[in-house]
Amino acid sequence: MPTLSEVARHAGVTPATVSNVLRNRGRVGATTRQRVLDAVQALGYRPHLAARALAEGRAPTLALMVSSIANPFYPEFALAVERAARTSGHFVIICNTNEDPLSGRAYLEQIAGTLSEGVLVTNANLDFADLHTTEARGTPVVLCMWERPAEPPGLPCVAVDFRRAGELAGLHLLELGHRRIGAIVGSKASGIHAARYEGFVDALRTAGVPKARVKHAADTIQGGYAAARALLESDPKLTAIFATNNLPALGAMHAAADLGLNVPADLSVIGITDIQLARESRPALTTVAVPTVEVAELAVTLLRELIESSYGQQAAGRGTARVPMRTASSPELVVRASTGAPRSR
Amino acid sequence: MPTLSEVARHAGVTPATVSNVLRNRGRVGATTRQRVLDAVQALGYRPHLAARALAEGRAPTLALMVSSIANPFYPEFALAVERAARTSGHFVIICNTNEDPLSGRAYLEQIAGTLSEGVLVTNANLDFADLHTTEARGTPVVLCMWERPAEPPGLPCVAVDFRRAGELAGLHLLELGHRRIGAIVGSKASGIHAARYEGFVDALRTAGVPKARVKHAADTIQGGYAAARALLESDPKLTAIFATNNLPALGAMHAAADLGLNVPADLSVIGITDIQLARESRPALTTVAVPTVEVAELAVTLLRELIESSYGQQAAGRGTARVPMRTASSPELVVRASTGAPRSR
DNA sequence: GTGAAAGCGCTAACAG
DNA sequence: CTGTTAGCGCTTTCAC
Repeated sequence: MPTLSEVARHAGVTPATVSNVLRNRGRVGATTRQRVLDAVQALGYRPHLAARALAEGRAPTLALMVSSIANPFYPEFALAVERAARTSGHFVIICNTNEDPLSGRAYLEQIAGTLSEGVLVTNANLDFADLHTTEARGTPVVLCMWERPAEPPGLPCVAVDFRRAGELAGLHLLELGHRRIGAIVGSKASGIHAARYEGFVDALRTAGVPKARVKHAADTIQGGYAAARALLESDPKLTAIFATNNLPALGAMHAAADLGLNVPADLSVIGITDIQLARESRPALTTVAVPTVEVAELAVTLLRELIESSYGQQAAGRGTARVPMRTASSPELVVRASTGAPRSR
Repeated sequence: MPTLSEVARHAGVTPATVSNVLRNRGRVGATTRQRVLDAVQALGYRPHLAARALAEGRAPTLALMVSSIANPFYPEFALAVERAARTSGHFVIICNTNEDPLSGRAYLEQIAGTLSEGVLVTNANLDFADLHTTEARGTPVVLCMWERPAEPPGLPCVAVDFRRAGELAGLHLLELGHRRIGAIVGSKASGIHAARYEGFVDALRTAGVPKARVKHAADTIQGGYAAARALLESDPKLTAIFATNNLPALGAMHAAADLGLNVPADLSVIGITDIQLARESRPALTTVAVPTVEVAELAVTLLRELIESSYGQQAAGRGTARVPMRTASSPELVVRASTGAPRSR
């Protein structure tokens, strides 16, 4: 592979000049510039990104921490991030923590600041302390789906109003006339579904509808299946089920089918987030969509800004700076086929 | 961030020595080694990967080219690759071509050899010429799912016997007693489903069963849906449908449902590859699984070997070297609930 | 406008 | 065993 100096030699100039024309830095005469460009063409020169990274003190890559692939939401989000990163000139290294905080830490230890100049975090089951450490070391970190805009975390983030999402789901069910509703809430441990559930509960309370039965479940189809069965067995009169996520909602639909219940005639089902699967299930799942692509874009933009400013002011005024937060636009109800008016029974 | 020389100074040795203990290169006295290790600890030193990449002339990253996310198979495979790469000490940069060869080329232009020392290619709709170019430039390329072991492509690859997969699907249907079978074959353009279909046809022919009706379809649920409807309308007596991929198979199940057909009582459906979706559809899809994880591992291993040898023999004997190919173990039938004996009608 | 020179952080011979 | 000496390929002041 040809190097910068080879190009320089070929063009009869010095490496500095070549570098200048390539990056539109400094002033270069029109004819010299052309000569350099020709040489680049002739030799098929391509800048060595690792070398450039070293010289510039910054690598053109971002690390994206994801927890697993079991939930199709993450790959979908990952691709959205890749697109956003690409338009900002970054490459993305995909770091699968596989739900293991240690694995996540190992990734951060290795590449944060040494191979990637920023870190994006999806719900990756990471140790927050590790994230603070990498931030303290000078590598910006952005959380991608912070669930409660009202309570900023200690790290920069893109917030999504998941409380509102839960509320919208609740309102939809109420409007349809449901009064006896069950709820499937994602695993308590991660606490990530708390806001969604809160919003849902608020909607019911405001409407004066009795609180729903709740069942916690793993964020999987199976988890939702089991939870829905339990819910329906303990209260066969339920006319609707709200799930804080799509996979459990899908599981609930399966459970309904196995119990001989028709969705939505006998049982309405609604979820949150809008993955491809939701569009393609039978019946298609009604859900509250969160603006995934927008979140990815906001996150990448925010990360870039943090990166930029971290190069500017070397840890200046760190203590006083407020932790930045961007809020994505509001979730939106997507009505499909899994919800309808309750059949009187 | 502390540097190697800072560690060296702290430990009262030279950078070279630190480097040696860190990489277990050269001989270092036990006490010196300990002193260095202590300094590393004390300073919280972490090697700068970009700098190392430049010095070594090789980056610890692999590029994974994928075409899209519409088909959940790719993300699933991508994660398998990440796992395999990780155990071989590599990071993976995810390159989404988005079905656009130009986008793929841009990726290759930029990072092949300059930021990543190897390229893994899934069915990414790339221009083969671009791949050959990057290979000629000295960056090894490995194709991840070559479909016909009998006809090596011009590039190193991991082959999967998709012909056999099609055959297994056909045999399964035949064994169940089906004689009137429809086939949904993935888009002709990519030609990627040809082998699967061949195997299927061979199975029928060998059994003396009349050739099936064929319908081409996009590799999506919708595509399969439309194809299945067309198939069933043109021949309502079909008792089974074979699809060369999972998404169309799922679509066929939906079509059956809409036509009032019960799967598998009225219509059996079988697909190829085994994505998560297949396990969770209702009824669960019978399919022929290909060893995804194994393919990922073989691909990474092969790529590593190519990388290693490319550093050894600087383009030596390039012309004569045979293009290496690894073959993954045979596809296997996974019987689930979407296939059964044909109901006599 | 262009060149000279220093250096990013690390590795890799080769000396001692 | 450890230190010296060169770079890897590129960027970036700062002179000229």
